[in-house]
Amino acid sequence: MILTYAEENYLKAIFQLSEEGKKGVSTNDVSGEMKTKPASVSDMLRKLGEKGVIEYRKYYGVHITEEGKKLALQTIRKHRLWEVFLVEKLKFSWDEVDEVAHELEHVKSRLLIQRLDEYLGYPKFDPHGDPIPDEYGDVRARPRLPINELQVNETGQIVAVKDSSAAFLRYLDKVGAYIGARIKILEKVEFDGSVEILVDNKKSLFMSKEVAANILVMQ
Amino acid sequence: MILTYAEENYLKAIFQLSEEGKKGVSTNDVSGEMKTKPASVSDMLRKLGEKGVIEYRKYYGVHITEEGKKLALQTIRKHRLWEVFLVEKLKFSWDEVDEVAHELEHVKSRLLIQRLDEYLGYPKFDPHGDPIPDEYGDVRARPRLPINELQVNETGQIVAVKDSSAAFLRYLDKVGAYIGARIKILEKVEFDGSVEILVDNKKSLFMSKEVAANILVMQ
DNA sequence: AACTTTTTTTAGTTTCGGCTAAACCTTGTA
DNA sequence: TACAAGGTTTAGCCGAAACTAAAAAAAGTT
Repeated sequence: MILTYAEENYLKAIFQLSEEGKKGVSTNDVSGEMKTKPASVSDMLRKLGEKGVIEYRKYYGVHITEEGKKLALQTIRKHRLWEVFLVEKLKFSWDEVDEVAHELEHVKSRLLIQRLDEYLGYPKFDPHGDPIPDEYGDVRARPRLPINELQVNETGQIVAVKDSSAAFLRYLDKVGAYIGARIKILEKVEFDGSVEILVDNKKSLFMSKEVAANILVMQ
Repeated sequence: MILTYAEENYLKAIFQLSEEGKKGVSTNDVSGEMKTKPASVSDMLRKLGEKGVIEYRKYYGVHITEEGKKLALQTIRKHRLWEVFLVEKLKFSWDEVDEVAHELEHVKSRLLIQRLDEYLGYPKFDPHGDPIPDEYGDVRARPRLPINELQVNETGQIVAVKDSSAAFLRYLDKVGAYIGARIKILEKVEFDGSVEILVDNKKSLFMSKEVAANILVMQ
């Protein structure tokens, strides 16, 4: 199945939304994600339905099909490989990569992606800690949980963030948290859920529950 | 001036055609280069004219303006930097890069190109030996001439090819000629203009005038 | 159950970049 | 100079992907 540039973007958004909630995805959900009007989304859903990459029941949202999942994962794979390239080779920072990777992910060349993967040393995770699907769409996710679910004295390694908005990433950079940092919970404030953590055994850092819930660690 | 993807392609083609002949470029010329119908070209020329990147006089072809030249050179710069990346880092061969670079060249990010340039070590020439314009569109071309204009016993270094079709590049690869190879003219056949050359002081190679005229050397 | 609000779809436009068919210039030749 | 041939433009159409406005369906509320 060959998708246009726009269709590819919609499908990726639908896939990601359906991963979040494990439920059907509504027209409005997609509209919000894609920053297009609901009317435009309806049209696109009809088209994607006709192409068989989603199941579309009018007024009841969509479910992605197996074929659609495969295709979306291909796009995600490309996106994340380019992110690794931008950060590791071209010295982009976390918060600069998404926009550029979003354009690069649509370049159509199987060979290009194979060679890029090889060149980068077959990375398994992107700079935000998200797993990179293999050529066949298989993903090996690591078990991860948000910092606010750790107990005092528990340790972990930061592997991903939920909210990867540029603003949040810049904040993390500023306070010295980064993917790969080893942390330990020093204290949890019952009242508001805020936590104090130790980063890399040297720097202590205080964060609100909201921030803590956005940072995922692997133990 | 912001150009669409298609406009960028047309402008680049017009620039390259006008470099070849040093004359005005006709609608049919562009049509041939872009593989679109002349009617579509007329339309596009009108639009590019309105945007001020070319001077368009109906029925008399186009001349590129200074602004247009700048923009076209930006695109060419991106294309050639990506070609270097594909060949040097991802181990693509000459004849595979053009199509992929053609897609990559449209990715819009000033930072990306700056960083790529830096990462590649500020290359001055692409894998076909064509010069890479700098950020401001300045090109330092080297004086070069086709092999068939060399005399017997003259030497040179292959720096570029005129016809960079995949077929021709594969042919060169096969016979062992490559960008950077040092050559010496062993013999010229008056009758048909064919030549025999020595490659890298070890391999003798016989080529027709047509082939010789397509290979450019620097002395 | 009826009505209001929200969500979603349909219908009709717009812009972009292609196309064909037909009209229109320019040019070369008799 | 007249006219044929070839190159170029215009007019009109199409598909993609966005939009707005209005209609329709679903969900929530009294």
